[in-house]
Amino acid sequence: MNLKDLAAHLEVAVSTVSRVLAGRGAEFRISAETQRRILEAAAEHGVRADELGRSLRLKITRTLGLVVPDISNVFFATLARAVEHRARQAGYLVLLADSQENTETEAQVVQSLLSRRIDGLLLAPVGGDGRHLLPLLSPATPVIQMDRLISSLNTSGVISSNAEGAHEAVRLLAELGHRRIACIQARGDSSVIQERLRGFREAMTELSLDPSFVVGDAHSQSRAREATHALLSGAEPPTALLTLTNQLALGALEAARDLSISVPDQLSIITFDEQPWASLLSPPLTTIAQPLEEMGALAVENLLRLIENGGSMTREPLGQTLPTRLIQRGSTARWMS
Amino acid sequence: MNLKDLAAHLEVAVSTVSRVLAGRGAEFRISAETQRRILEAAAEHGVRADELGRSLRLKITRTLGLVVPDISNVFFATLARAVEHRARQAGYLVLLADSQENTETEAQVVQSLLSRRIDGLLLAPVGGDGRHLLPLLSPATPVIQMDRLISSLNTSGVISSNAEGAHEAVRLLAELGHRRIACIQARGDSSVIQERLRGFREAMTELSLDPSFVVGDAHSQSRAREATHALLSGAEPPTALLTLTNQLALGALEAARDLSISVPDQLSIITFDEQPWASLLSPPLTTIAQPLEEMGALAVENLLRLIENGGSMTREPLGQTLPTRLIQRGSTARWMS
DNA sequence: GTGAAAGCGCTAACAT
DNA sequence: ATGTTAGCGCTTTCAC
Repeated sequence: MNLKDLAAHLEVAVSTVSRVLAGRGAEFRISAETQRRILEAAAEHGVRADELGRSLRLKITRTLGLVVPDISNVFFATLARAVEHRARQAGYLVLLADSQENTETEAQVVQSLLSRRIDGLLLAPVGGDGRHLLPLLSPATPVIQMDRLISSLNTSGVISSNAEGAHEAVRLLAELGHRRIACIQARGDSSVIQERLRGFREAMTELSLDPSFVVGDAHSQSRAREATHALLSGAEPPTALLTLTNQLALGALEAARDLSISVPDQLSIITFDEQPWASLLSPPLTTIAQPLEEMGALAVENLLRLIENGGSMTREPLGQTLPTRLIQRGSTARWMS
Repeated sequence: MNLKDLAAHLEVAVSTVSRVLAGRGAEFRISAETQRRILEAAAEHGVRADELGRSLRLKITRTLGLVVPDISNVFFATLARAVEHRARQAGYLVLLADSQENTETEAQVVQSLLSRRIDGLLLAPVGGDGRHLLPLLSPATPVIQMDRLISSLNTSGVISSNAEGAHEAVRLLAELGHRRIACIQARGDSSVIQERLRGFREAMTELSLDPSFVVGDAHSQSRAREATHALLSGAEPPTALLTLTNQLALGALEAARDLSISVPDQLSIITFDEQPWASLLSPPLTTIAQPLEEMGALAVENLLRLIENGGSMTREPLGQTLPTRLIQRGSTARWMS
């Protein structure tokens, strides 16, 4: 049953029903009696204005698109929860798409979402140079990037302070007395890794330590294990490690176990990415946590503002950065030289 | 730019453009030349039939609703990924809603999704008796439940073999020589917990062991820790535990650590719910894994079949059950009495 | 082979 | 204080 049927049933005009159900009865001076009849009948039959017709007419869908590289990853799942909650609070629903860490899929789902006329897009991009997305996104399309940032897309974004997080980690290790601090990195193509690496190098330089003490080249746990293994069996092994992602940390932990190197007595480890199980490992991991809740909520808020402004970016900063938080646990300890 | 604009631009009728873009040019005997012109111009301007107008006209949205209690939970996040992939394969997008383990929110989001005219609903219900959902779901609404099952909703569902999983776990422990096997449960209101409990009791009875060796009353890790603590410090402590959820397992592990009881030497532990970090704990956890990928894909397939049949359930079984898998790791060992 | 027109459900502009 | 009508973008029936 829709507004038209209800109107026929009550022998009033559809427009009257529409106005009353939109809560604008007073505004149009609909008589109290008519309002009551309409409201009652609507409640009785469970009638609500159909969003589809409404969307077509108003040219808004009250729907946001959310594209993440892997929704089964706790990081993005938590981000998605924050996004969904904040969006629903504002009366929006979320169309979810998983790009499977694949730029082609990403382009495809973005196009699907756009042809559904989403009001705005929240994108945690896979990476790359953005050439696959540029032709799809008109400058008028409201888009906010999250976590990673592709500058060529020329949209604003919400990220966390990756460089500063690395800074803080190095500072902590130095305060604990460490001098030989190594960094286990992944491939350097994403803005996230690049920023973390930059932070590491800067901090090391500031402390007059060796900023080139960086190994690793892949995202995988097994490669991190190999790289760390080589590092620790070398001539002058580090006394502390900063791993740039959680998977790398696990690889590093494995390598330490392989070589019977005790953490944190013989080796301190700090890693990016807080995970629910970080505190359950032995030793519990010291991590650099990202403010996922705030990131998601803020991204939605920025996007809604963009939508209200008709999609036009009003020369805002090209990336709002939220602070990371260092969570000190058992994998870091003072170094007695 | 839409079909109408394109038609005007090419000086043909909208209907012609619609037919060609729908790939039905041949069917309507549109001349090769006209087809070529339309296709070319469409590609050039990136024109695709707008889904909104299409949906209104065809009364289908090619959109499925997915409602889960907590998308940040790895379990549901993995399920969501499977659902999204399978749905997109079939040309559907997914509207995601998080019910926050709250029946009121659940009812609200289901209504929102329905007013968006989703073609079908995938629901991992919060629980309860379903009274909050019944008035919203007409018998014609295609719905498939996942993971948990509320029978009053009278829809079919895809779940995993919770009772059989518990059976298998008990059997393994018995084979390892355990006789005093305890079960750490949560609140018993969800079908999932009830089934697992039933499996435990049946298996214990079959083996002539004590089926009433069950403790615990809450979902939380801390309560499980307390319950296990009491259990292990008691007069006749168990030599093996079956915990019904992962959080309970973590609490149990904590309790064992508190009391310096070595796992698995002095206590074996098996738990429901495989998690990505299960193998990284020390000892690595023996788990009962649920086939999340299959569950998600199968739920989508069932839902699509329901949609094709116009929503009418053709007297199918009220619950398709997928087998769980026991993953044996280091937390279980032979008991030397 | 192609076009014109109706109608999906809604809201807003324009009548009364 | 309420009704009539146009039109959002599409597909399909009917027409030629």
